[in-house]
Amino acid sequence: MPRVSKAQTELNHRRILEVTAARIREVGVDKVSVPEVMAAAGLTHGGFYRHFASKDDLVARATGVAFAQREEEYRALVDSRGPEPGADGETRRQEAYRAYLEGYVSESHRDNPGTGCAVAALAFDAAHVEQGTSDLREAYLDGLRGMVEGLVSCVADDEEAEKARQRVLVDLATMVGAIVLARATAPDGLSDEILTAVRDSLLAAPPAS
Amino acid sequence: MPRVSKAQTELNHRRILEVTAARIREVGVDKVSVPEVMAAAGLTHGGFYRHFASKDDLVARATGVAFAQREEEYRALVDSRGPEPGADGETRRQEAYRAYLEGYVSESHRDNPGTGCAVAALAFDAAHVEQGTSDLREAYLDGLRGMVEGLVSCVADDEEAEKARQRVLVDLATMVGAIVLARATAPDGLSDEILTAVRDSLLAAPPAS
DNA sequence: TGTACATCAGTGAACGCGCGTTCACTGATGTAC
DNA sequence: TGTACATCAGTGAACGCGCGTTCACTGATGTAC
Repeated sequence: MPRVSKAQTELNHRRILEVTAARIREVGVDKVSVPEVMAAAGLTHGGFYRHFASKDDLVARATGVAFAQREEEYRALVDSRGPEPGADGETRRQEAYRAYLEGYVSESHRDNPGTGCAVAALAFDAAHVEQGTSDLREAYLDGLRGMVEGLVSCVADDEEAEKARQRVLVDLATMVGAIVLARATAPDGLSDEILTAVRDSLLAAPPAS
Repeated sequence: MPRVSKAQTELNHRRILEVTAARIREVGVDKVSVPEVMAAAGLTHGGFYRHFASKDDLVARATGVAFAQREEEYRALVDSRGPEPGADGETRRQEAYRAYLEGYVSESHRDNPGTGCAVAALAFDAAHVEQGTSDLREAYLDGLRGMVEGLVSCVADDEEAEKARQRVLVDLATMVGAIVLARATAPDGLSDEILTAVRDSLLAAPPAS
């Protein structure tokens, strides 16, 4: 059934991207193949190059999609904290920050990398890709920068911006390290132990020191 | 030149393991090939299966070698703090702990994964390997457990063991997260920024709270 | 100690496989009139 | 609105490649006497 409608074409395009965005977070870039994602999107592999210039191109764009999905979830989390209540807006943002940390360093996030944070899931692929060959690095950096900025805007802005940024970078390293280690050790008991220790430590810290 | 001496055989065996231990930390398990490591060890690929049952077998053993190398370095670091000075032994251990953190969260460690920590370098490979197929997971868990125990024995043992262990797990997550993120973002300025923020934070914390 | 010979570490060609990518082809879609 | 036709999304066979692995072969090593 060749030559589908424009609407169907765009739907297929999005499906390929979404399938890839999930799979690369689940098993890594190298273990995801073009035939696999095309089949998962209900297509054969031959038509792939009508959508993307190469596998590297697909992976870079799918990385962008993965970051966008997470950002959307994050905004929903902030909004679910209720409407901006004037002077209490600051507290609300801090609560969202703590709720985000708690959800991040969780068994659920560990066990569902396909819908999880791309910063944690794609860090090794971003590091190992040879420079110049792929745009994955660039997409990863953009996504990470956006995430840092989003978190910085949540920790109290009455302290100096520089301090807030440092706090976010340290928290982020701790969260990412916890998820990476928890995934590497699951289903051993050490995996849960790491998550519990890190969660307790992050939530015990003052919301904005 | 077939049939080399027993001594040469053992030397070749060690060389294959050491080359692999470095390469899997540098580029990841999937990007290291049997022909590549055999050539790097000065051999052709055909003789590989006289040394190892499979690539998975090699990778699992090389992981053990990588952990052993790091443990040796770590012991040397502790010893370089001078001889056990009676009542000051505790302080000495704490100093070694802090020195270890400082060396871990460094530009040098980030830029030299081949001689660096296997916990950080192999976390994704350990997570993505399918269970039952490989012993990499097991080797990784063993190595990580040994590292945790080593670090726990360095933080003050006058506090409860459970608290010390939690402290070590959180510090470890932070260190690993910092290196993983720094490698994913290098050579961008954000990479140095992450290392600096995490190093400052870890070293500012009380040596044993 | 010296000789005869079995062992087996290493060689290099070959295998089957799945990968990323290419291409001639198809036929419904979308457009021009 | 209806017809004629060019476009191009999708198909499926095919390509070259490097991978992990196998195997017949080699000949110095190590051993048995």
